[in-house]
Amino acid sequence: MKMDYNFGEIEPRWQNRWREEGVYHVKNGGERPHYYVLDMFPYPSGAGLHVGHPLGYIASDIYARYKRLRGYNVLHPMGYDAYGLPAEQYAIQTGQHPAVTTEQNIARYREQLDKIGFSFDWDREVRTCDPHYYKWTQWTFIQLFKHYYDNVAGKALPIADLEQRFATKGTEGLDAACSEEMSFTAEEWNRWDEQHKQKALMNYRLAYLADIPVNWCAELGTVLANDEVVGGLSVRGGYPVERKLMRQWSLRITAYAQRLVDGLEQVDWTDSLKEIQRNWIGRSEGAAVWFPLDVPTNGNILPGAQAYMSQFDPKPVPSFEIFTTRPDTIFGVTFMVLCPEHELIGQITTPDRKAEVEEYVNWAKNRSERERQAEVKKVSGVFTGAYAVNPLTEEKIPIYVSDYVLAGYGTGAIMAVPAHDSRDFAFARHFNLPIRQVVSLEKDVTSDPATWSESMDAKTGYSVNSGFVSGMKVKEAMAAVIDKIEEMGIGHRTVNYRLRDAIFSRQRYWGEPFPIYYKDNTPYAIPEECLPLELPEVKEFKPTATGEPPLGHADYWAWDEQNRCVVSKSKVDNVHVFPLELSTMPGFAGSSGYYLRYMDPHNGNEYFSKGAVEYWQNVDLYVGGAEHGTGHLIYARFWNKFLFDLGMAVKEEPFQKLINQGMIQGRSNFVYRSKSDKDLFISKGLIKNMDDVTPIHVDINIVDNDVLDVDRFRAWNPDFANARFEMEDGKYICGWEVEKMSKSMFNVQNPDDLVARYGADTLRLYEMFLGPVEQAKPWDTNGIEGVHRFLKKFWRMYDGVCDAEASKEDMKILHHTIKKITDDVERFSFNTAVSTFMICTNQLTDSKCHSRQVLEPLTILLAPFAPHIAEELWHQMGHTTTICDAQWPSFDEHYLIEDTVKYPVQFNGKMRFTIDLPADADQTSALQAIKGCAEGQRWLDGKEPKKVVFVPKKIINIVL
RNA sequence: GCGGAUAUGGCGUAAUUGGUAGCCGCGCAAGACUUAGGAUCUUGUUCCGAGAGGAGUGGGGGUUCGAGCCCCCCUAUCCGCACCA
Repeated sequence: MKMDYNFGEIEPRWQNRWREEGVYHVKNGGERPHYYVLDMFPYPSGAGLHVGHPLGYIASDIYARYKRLRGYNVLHPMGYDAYGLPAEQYAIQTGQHPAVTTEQNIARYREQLDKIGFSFDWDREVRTCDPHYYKWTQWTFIQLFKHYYDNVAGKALPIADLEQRFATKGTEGLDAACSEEMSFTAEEWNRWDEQHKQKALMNYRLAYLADIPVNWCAELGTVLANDEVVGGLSVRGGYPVERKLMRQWSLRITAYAQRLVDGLEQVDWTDSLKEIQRNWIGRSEGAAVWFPLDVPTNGNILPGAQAYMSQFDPKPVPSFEIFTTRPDTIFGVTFMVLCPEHELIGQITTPDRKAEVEEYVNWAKNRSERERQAEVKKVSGVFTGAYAVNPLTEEKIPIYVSDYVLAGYGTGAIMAVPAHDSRDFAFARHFNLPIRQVVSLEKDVTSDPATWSESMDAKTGYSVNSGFVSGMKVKEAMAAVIDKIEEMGIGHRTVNYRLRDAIFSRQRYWGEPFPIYYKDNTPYAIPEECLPLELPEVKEFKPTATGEPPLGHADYWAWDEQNRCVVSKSKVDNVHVFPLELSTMPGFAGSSGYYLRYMDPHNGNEYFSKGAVEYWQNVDLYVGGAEHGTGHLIYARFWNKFLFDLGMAVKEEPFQKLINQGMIQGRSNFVYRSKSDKDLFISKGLIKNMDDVTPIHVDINIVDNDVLDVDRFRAWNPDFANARFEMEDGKYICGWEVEKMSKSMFNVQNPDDLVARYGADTLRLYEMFLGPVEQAKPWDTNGIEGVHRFLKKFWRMYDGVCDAEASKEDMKILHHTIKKITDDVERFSFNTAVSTFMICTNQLTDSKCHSRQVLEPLTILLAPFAPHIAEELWHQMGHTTTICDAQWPSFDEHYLIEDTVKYPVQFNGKMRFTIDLPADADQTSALQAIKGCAEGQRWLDGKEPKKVVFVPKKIINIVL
């Protein structure tokens, strides 16, 4: 009789041995096919891991181990996203250096991770705050700074090329991503001084410095990216955020908008996540149209628009550009709206309206983001007194200002079609402006818009009252109107994106320093050979008295251009020594390219070698939370596309397949204290009226299967020392609710406790058993006993291992299990895989002696899921090499064929069957099989089938 | 408002992808072995009904010999975006 399943002894023993023997170290290259399994690396917070964190890691570990058993060379690394706000906030409060707390937290994370038995190659660990790592973050930033996006080439090109182009041709023929359209000749360019040239180049750089409206969070003392702000509040901390114009570094991610949309076609992600990204990028097709102003010039009213516009280039005419996705509705325009920030407002407002307009613009500009968003439904605006001319109808239409038109999208000006846009409709109703129907669901059928309760926004139906497009379908009308506009030279087809450039400066300490210094207020990159530019020490982590970012406190923070090194700030003379940039990079900087660094993590000369990236290509499987859908996952794709343009990355998309593990919520337990007697606690089932009791959160660690450990409860909190209980059946039953997992609700489940109690293998299996990996679910420890019992049962099965040949029954069970587990793992259905193991052991344990022929393959199947127990049993069966080097068993179809016909159904003289057949069965052999089976059941009764409808793997519809 | 997803026993879930709904586990009930058990094992457990039997996958319709699965319309919950023209 062998020992009991002693996981407490087995697991550390194997973990040590795996580490000592370097079992999980991966080499680049070799004969075996490659596979890259990646987890989103964690931010090491002070709270340590809770059971939600390892969920994705366990899933990816299972897949990585599976792929390895399948003969792949698997890259499965782990590291830390170590820069971030919490460590810095903690530093401001305590003075503790963020590097120190980060180091401690990492040590704690590592300890917790190690206990779970992952197959990470820790030799490849990266940390974003490590100078050897952020050197390459800074390097990439410099490349972004030194490149521009050429729309003709469809890729990033060196800014030096652009300089050369400007010197020879000026901006002629240039189509590049930029902040604003520029137009100058070669002569002009060559006349300009250095500063002027630099200013022009800045307009095109992929990393650029500009005054832009940013999300300023006063409480955090920093700006935030759009994805870091939700509903006018910061994601971290929930502090109010305001719009503010600031000089900031940005990444011109908008240049890649179309490629970011297109790339989604090539990747294997869930539709919902692709949709989230598409929405975030917000591509919309439409038209840009110039509307001439109807203003007195030299005492005359402008002539009719059509005649006027056809004679001239649109720009010299007093006119303004709008963007619309509904060019077909241009005949329904009854007013125009400008955003309050529009530059034209000052020029066009008539003297009698001036005061009112100014008042409105001021009011609108000073509103906070939050106020504006909260009052979206409120209509506000003001008439400028000016008119525009509809270029197609030559009608005179009033121009309004309203904050429902946003400065940051399109051109900040719209043509309002109240009949077919709900916002224009609300505005028109509020100001009593005319509404004209130009689209109808049925041809030539119209109704009076005055009777409408809402606008007709759908892009379906037919154009009406619309001149030359009347009677056309909406889609046709759109094309026809754009054609006409282009022909008239007053507009063109265009595409707009909701995506904004990514603001890249943070007024914080704990982040990557920009490798940038300022000469004459113009930024220059420090030479690449001088990287990394290390984060300096500071006396304080707060902003300086003058409002500079924390790096303003650093003494040793100036750039000596000649000696190419960092020197004391006191030496700044703006001749040879210049001030360095004071802000740092945001969290997504370090996490945007880390997957590439894992391929070649110790390379001191380059980001990663060509050989390494050509070997690994890109991430085959990426596992992580969907909350990164509009942040990290967009930035990383952009980063990778840029490196692809530089010829460094070899695949345009970084993450081929992506699995979003669901969020684990907490399952809180409650005790119910009587309102009349503060020491009396009533078991849940005995409560007559919930109003008589106060529910109190109770630590889930002193509750088991909703049964309270009353002694530990009394000891838990001095307030409850004298607690008395009204029990049911001798137990105190707690209530429960699903809430966020948090310390304050006492519902945090620490994986260490579970490992100590049940072992890592049980924890791994149970986390998978809980439900589909992708699904959000509350953590519930009830039920962990079930999988633990399974492992004990599995262990016991090896008591009777023998060399005899397995029975046919056992072989059938084995091969069914191999097939099912293989299928389940391939489709990431780990919960059903665990069930399959349980079914298998339930069926096998009936026999007294288990053949090695069955147990060996079974052990290998279990190895990815429960590596410690599998390894132990593997060695007990006499193997001397690690089970990681075993070969995944394949199944024999011979054992899988069902020899019974299922579900015969009779109707109208036909008989329908379903039968399981081998995959390669053809119609003849299938017919043979079905006849054989059916005869046994006497369903065919000796008759020949007249017609058989054959479906591979099944036969249906046999006509007698 | 727009977009996406989900809905199955007391609970977590499963269903060979259109073929006997409820696998596996928890919980519960009964029993066995035990000085004892929060150990182990056996049996039962969708609901109603004593039973025969009937009902049943959020609700309503449809396609089909056959629907948890496909189509249409509701309802509820969760998530993402939100005055994006």
